[in-house]
Amino acid sequence: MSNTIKEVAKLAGVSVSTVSRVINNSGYVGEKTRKKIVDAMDTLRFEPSSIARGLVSGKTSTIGLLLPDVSNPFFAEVARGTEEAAIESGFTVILCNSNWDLERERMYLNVLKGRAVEGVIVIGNRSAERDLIGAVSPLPCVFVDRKVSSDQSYIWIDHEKGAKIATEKLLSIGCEHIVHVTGPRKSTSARARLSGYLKTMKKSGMEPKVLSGNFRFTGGYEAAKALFLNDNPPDGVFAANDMMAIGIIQAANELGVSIPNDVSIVGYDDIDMAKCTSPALTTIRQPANEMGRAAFSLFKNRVSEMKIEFDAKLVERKSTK
Amino acid sequence: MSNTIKEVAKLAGVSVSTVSRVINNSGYVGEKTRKKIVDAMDTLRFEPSSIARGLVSGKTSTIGLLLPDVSNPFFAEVARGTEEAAIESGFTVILCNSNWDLERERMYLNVLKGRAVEGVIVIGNRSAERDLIGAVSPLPCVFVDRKVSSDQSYIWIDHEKGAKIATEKLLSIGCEHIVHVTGPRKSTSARARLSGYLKTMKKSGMEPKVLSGNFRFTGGYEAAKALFLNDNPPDGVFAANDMMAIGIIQAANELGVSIPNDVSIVGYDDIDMAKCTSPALTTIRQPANEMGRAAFSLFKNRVSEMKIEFDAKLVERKSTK
DNA sequence: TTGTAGGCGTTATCAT
DNA sequence: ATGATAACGCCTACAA
Repeated sequence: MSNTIKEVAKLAGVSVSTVSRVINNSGYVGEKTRKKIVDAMDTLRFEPSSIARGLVSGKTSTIGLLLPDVSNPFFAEVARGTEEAAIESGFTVILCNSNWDLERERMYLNVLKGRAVEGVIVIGNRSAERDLIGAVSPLPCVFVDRKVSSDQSYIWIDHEKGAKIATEKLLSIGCEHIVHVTGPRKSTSARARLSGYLKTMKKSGMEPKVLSGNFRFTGGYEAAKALFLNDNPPDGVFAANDMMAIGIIQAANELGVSIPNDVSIVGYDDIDMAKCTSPALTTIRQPANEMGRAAFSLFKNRVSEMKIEFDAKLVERKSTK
Repeated sequence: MSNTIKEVAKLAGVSVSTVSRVINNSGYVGEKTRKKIVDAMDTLRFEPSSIARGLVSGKTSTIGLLLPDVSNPFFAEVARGTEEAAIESGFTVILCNSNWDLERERMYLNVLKGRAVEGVIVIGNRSAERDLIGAVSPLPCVFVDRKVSSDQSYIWIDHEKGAKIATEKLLSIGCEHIVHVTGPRKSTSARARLSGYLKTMKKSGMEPKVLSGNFRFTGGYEAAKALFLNDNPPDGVFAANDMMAIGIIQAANELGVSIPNDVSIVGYDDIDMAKCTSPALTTIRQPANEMGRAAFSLFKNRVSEMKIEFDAKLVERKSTK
C-alpha cells in the first residue's frame, strides 16, 4: 500500500522524471501521458513523501506552535486559525503545550529544532524575551500577543485601547464605582489592560480600584465574592479576561446581585462561552482565529521585524446596561 | 547552518560510517577515534538531520491527530492528553482540524501519510468506517470514542451506560416527564446515548420523548424554547452533551423557568464550562484527558485489536434536585 | 575496529 | 516530450 513515485511510473508506463513533472507541473508533459499518470496516481492514492522532498529541498513544510494549553479557549482558537492557514499553504503544525512552564518551553523549542521545523509560532509564553529568542534562534519565530524588541515579528492587539473601550463603556452608562480585576502580573497583555484602565479612569477623574486576578474562573469568582460582600460594592467591573468575568457573573448570581441592574460587567476575549452566560457577557473581542492566521502568514512571507496590529472591539451583550 | 555527517567525518579524519556509529552508539568504535569524532561534532555543532534519518528509517517519532475542531472543549482536552503522553515518549503531534468535513478527513490522512507519521489518532470523525480504514491503511490507527469492527484498536466509553445513569438520576429525583435532546444522527456516540435513554425509560415504564439536536449551544437553546413554551413542559431534560445543556439552561433562565425547581437538567461530557453555568450543570463526565493519553499509549504499544473502555460517571451539581 | 557501497523517495540536470 | 542519473544526508549490511 506504500506508494512511491516509482510505482506510479511503472503503472503509468513512464519514467519517474515524467511523473515528477506532472506532480510539480513543471516542464513539458504530453496530454495523453499526463492523463495516464494522473490516473495512476489516484488509483494508487499516491501522496508524495514530504520527507524525501524535504531531503532534496532542505525544507520540511512544518512549523511548531508553542502555547501554554490548547484547552484554553483563546489559545485553541488561535491554534485553529494557525492550522487552517498552514494547511492551505501545504504546511503542517506540530502542537506543543508548555503548560505555562518555562522549562517545558525551552524543552519544546529544542525538540522543534530537532524536528527541523521551518519556524515557530509562540503564544502566551512567560519566558524572558532574551531567553526565548536565544532558544529559538536561528529559526524564524512569530510572537502572538507579545511585543518583542528584537528583529522578530509579532502579532499584537492594542490591549490598552481595548481596556480603554471597556472602561469607557462602563463610564458611559453611568457607573461611578468601577473596579478592574487584573490578569497575572507576568503577562504583558494583562499589564497593558491594566494600564488602559488606569489611564481612562484618571482622565475621567474617577478613583481607580484594582484587584489581582489570575485569568481563571476561580480568580474572578473569589474577587467578586470579596467585592460584593463589601459595604461599598462596585456598580461596574472590568475583568481582564472572559473566564474571570464569568466567575464574577457566577458569584453575583449566587449572591443575588443583579446584572446589569446592580452591577455591569465587561470581559475581555469574547470566547464562545461569553454568549452562553446568564446574562450574556459584554466583552472586548479579540479575533483569535484571525490572529492565528496572521501569525502564519507572517512566518510564511518570511517577514521579520514586522508587526500586525489588530483592533480590539466592544461586543455589547446583556451584562451591561 | 547545520553541518553534515560527511564534514564531521572529514574533520575527524574518519569515514562517515564511523561517525554514524558514534551518533547512534552502535557497533564498535575505538576510544581514540570516538573522542576525535565527538570533538569534531561539537566544534562543528553538528546536529543530525531528522529528515534524512526519517527517510532511511521510515520512522519520524511523529503521529497525526485528526479531530473535527480543536476549539471544541472536549476535543481540545483529548488533544491535550494525547500531546502530553506523546512528548513523554519523545513523540510529536501533528494537529489536523477536519472541520467535520469528510473530504478534509481524507485529505489530512493523505497529508499525514506523506509526512510519514508513525500512526494516527482519530476522534469524532464522520467518515464511514471502511473509507476511514482504507484511507489510513497501512498506518496504525487508534479511534477515540468510536467502536470499530476491524483489527484496529479503539478507546471507548460506554455511552449507553452513561445515558442510563443520567436518566436514572432524573428518575430517582421524581421526574415524571423526561425529555432527551439528541446529538446528530451520524454520531455513533450520540446514538448510543439515545439508546441508553430509551432503554432506561422503557424499563421504568415511562413514556420517552425525544427532540433532535446537533451538539451545539443553539440546538439546545431552540429545543428548550419549544419545550418550555409547550403546554406540557418537561420536569427533566437529559441533553446529549453539555453545550446543548447549557443552551437549555440559558433558554430556561430567559423564560423564567426555574432550575432545578421547575425542571432538572443533566448534560454529558463535563466540559469546564459546566462548572460555570447558573446553576452549575449536573452532567456525565468523560475523562477526556485520560482518553487522549490512553489513545497514545495504545498506539505506542502497537497493540491492535485492542480496546480500552472508560466509565462515564455522574457529576452532581446544582441543575438537578 | 573501520571503511565501502547501496539505497530511502524526490527533484533537477543532463541527454535523447 | 521523455528518460537516465546524480545528488540530498543518513543508515546498515557487508568487507577489509
